[in-house]
Amino acid sequence: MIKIASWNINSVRLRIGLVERLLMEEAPDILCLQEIKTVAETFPFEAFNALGYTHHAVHGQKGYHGVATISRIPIREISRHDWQDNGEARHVGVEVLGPGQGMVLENVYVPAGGDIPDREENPKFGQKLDFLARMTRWAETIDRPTLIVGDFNIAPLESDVWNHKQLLKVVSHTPIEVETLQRFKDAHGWVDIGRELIRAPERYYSWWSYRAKDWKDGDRGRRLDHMWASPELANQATGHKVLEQARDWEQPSDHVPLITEFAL
DNA sequence: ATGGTGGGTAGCCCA
Repeated sequence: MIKIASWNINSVRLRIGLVERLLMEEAPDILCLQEIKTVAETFPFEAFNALGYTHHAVHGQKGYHGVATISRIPIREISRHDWQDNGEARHVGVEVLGPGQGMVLENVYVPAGGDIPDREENPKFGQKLDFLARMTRWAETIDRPTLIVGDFNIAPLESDVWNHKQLLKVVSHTPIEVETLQRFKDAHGWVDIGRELIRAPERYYSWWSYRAKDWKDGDRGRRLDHMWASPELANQATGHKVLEQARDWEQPSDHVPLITEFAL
């Protein structure tokens, strides 16, 4: 069995205590973090080592973005894709060398895309779509069992948002984003593990804005975080959960962790 | 219709 977690932590240095709590309470074998907001030089390796997570692949950036894959079983970094070609740290790929050997684990942080869902008015929105298009071309070439996890910054299904109609023009749930993400899905035949085990139309959110007095009030969440697997790997997924309670931890991230277990 | 909050870093960007 192998247990893999993914979490947009929104500053790993500020929230290292929450990360430690997750590792102690859930004991995943591998943790994929997004938005670490730091470079490797100032990454809190000691905290991870002390808990037995001695294998690291850190693709960091000062102040913004950044991803890290941390493991207690051996991993080997194999790629750092820059799907925007602008130097932002938004991906790291590893292969798993211990139990679960043969699996490739891709950790990605898709650009949020700004506020206006229009390429002309808002270049960031175009960059988000272009990032996904390049990721799609990459996905066509995958020839090994792969799990891609992270903050995709898109909630594709109606039941992935608190109000479908109200969010149709809100970046993260616009039809053009959903279609672009669908093309990525079709390029490899990805299986959406979260939705295999928490089937639509059941409510499923992984993010709640900071801009609310009480995040529970109205439950205005969105499913921005995902774990998608190659078909043969998806067949071996035995459990999946969303740690909603982490949104209530002291000084929380606006995202909560996702965890999937595989019988490997 | 609007602005609301949070993190990082150094006078704003990004989410």
